[in-house]
Amino acid sequence: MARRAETIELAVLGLLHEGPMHGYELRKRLNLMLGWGRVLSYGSLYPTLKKMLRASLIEESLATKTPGTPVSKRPRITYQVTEAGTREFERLMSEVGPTAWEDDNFDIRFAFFSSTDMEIRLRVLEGRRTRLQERLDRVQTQLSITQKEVDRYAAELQRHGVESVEREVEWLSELINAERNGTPHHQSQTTAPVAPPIRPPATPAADQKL
Amino acid sequence: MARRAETIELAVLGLLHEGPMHGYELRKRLNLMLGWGRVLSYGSLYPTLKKMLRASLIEESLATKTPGTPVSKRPRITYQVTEAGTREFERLMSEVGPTAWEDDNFDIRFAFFSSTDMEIRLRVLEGRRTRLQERLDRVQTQLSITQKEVDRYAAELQRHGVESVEREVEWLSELINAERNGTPHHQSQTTAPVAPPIRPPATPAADQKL
DNA sequence: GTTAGCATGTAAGGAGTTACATGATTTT
DNA sequence: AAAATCATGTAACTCCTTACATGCTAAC
Repeated sequence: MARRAETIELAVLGLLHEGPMHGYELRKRLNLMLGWGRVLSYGSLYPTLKKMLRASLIEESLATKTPGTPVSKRPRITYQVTEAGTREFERLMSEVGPTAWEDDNFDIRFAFFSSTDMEIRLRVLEGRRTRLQERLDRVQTQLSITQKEVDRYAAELQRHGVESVEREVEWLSELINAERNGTPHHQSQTTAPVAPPIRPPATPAADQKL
Repeated sequence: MARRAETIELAVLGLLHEGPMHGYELRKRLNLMLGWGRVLSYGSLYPTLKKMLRASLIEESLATKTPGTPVSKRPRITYQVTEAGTREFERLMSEVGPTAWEDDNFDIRFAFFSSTDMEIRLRVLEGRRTRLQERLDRVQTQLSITQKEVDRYAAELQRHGVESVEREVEWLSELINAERNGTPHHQSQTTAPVAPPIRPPATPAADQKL
């Protein structure tokens, strides 16, 4: 993954706006946030924090948590954003352009959407949607020109991929509508509420659902 | 992305089983196959091919395409699998275990499922499903213990993530069923056929669809 | 004749994971 | 008291992307 360093910085700044945190916790929150695929390693997070310290985007304060003990040899370090960090966060969040709607970047930006204007939100959402549609088009045209005997499984993989992206486009469309109407999203479910985390142990009949 | 080198090798071996190809074409096919996210760069593909040549997994043959011209200075190189390559491919494809059902690896393995026994296919599909369910569980439990005031957008992102993974679990379940019944998959559509690639230009009303 | 796409490569560099190393605190 | 988990780091290494460099071939 190319430009993730920037993404991590943005995420750290965003999370620290919720209050001071130390590295370990930061990592957990981060992994919960975008941890659907890879998880962030310490070897990646701590150097980033150091870098951000040097850039004065964040400050550290050694927490003397337990008042009895005389300050441990290995102190917990709590980080907080500086003013410069806040400004940088705002700058990054109001960026519109490819960096905002690429796969990784989009997720993190979306998670902190509350910190931006609707105008920006709409532009990012629409940018993302356009990007996905371009992907769909590219695949569809390439499939139509190639058209050689397709393997069953390869074809099924394609189909599933297209379906997933199409669904994400629909999701974005809903969000865009919600933004325009000022509607808080997903109060009205279109699909049946996905209440109990479906778990077919070995004999799943989960297909008739829809 | 950590172990992609192996993945590329597997993909190359698989694709070359469909017939000889040169690097450029290989790259195009590869990007169409797993190109939903990142695209594979030449700087990654050609060194891999060289490496595979050295390992005798593939062979090159300089195509003297146009019989008139005396062999161009820059010849097209066509690659084909060797016997060793075929064996390696079969070995890799019959691997069951984490490497088989991690995000990247799974896709490529699935695409070449025709080259394996049903037994292996089932094990890989089930392994993948279990992996995804673990992810769901982890997130769900972590959400239940954290339970602090969640931001609207962060929550929506979570919800969407969970929904996507749940849907992939359902997809896998269908495939597993199909394997067990010997049914060719997705002849019977459960959702309406996704015929025209929905494209809401600026005023999308694509929500009422379902 | 010139733009666009086909085709093959290499070198430098960045980004991040793995593995290692250490120690504190909480739970069982 | 052991095991798990919290907590902080570093160094080496791998993988891959970016950018560059070259040249052919088809279309406009």
